[in-house]
Amino acid sequence: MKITEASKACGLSVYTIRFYERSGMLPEIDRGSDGHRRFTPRHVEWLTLLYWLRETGMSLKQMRRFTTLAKEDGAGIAERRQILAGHADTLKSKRAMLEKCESVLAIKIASYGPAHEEDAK
Amino acid sequence: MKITEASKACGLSVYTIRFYERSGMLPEIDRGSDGHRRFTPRHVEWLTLLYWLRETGMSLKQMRRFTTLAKEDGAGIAERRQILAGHADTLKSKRAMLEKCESVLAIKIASYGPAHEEDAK
DNA sequence: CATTTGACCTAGAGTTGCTCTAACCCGTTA
DNA sequence: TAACGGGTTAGAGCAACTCTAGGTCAAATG
Repeated sequence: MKITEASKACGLSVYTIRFYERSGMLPEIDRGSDGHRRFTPRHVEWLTLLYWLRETGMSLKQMRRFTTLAKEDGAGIAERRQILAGHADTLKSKRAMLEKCESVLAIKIASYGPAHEEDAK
Repeated sequence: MKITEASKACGLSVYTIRFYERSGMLPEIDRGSDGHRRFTPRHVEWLTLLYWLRETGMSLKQMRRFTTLAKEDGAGIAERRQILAGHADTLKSKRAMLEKCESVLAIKIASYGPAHEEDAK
């Protein structure tokens, strides 16, 4: 699979995938005889996880650490679990933040007085 | 009130407050005879709203637009309401994203096998 | 009275995490 | 044959901070 297809499959832009590779956040990617990257389903699975992690605010630094552990394989499982569990915790507080903000917005919107039908058109 | 106090009250760093002022996202801020900014409770209220908007991912561009409308006052209410309502909508989908990611993480963590007591220490 | 401390000021450099451009290569297709 | 549609790299540009350097001033301290 080439980069465009991988991009569509994982949700990251081709720019971002190349950037992540340069930044050492991806496992080895083989090249075809044409010099183009060849992505396996395992790569796509990895990219998809990274997509979720970045989309929900994990830093590149942490993602790099996570990838490094995966490369070492075996020994790093405990720390990888810890990174993901820690991130899951931050997601909980992010969700609370969003809820809080939604209520702040609701109050603010209400403070503008009742909506006029005309405004919505 | 000076900048440090305002910063503590609204949640934005003093750097960010100054940056927001330079970027035209704040109403006029008066200066004391010492040249230092003087923040009123209204400023703090405004900064706090901006804090929530940025913390939940609104772009500076949109925040600038929002501030511009507030400066004009009166006529802009409809569009301001629309901006906030639109943002409230994006928060809903963000919240759905987080939930989705939380379940992705739970599956991934489970795939590492049962946690060892030793790992948690 | 002199100086040092601390809070503020500005301009501008540095950082993170992309995002895009320029210039190039290579295989197919008209 | 040349031009099109992918891919490649290096590096510039951008958003949104974040911090540093060098300065002012007011109050506290030696």
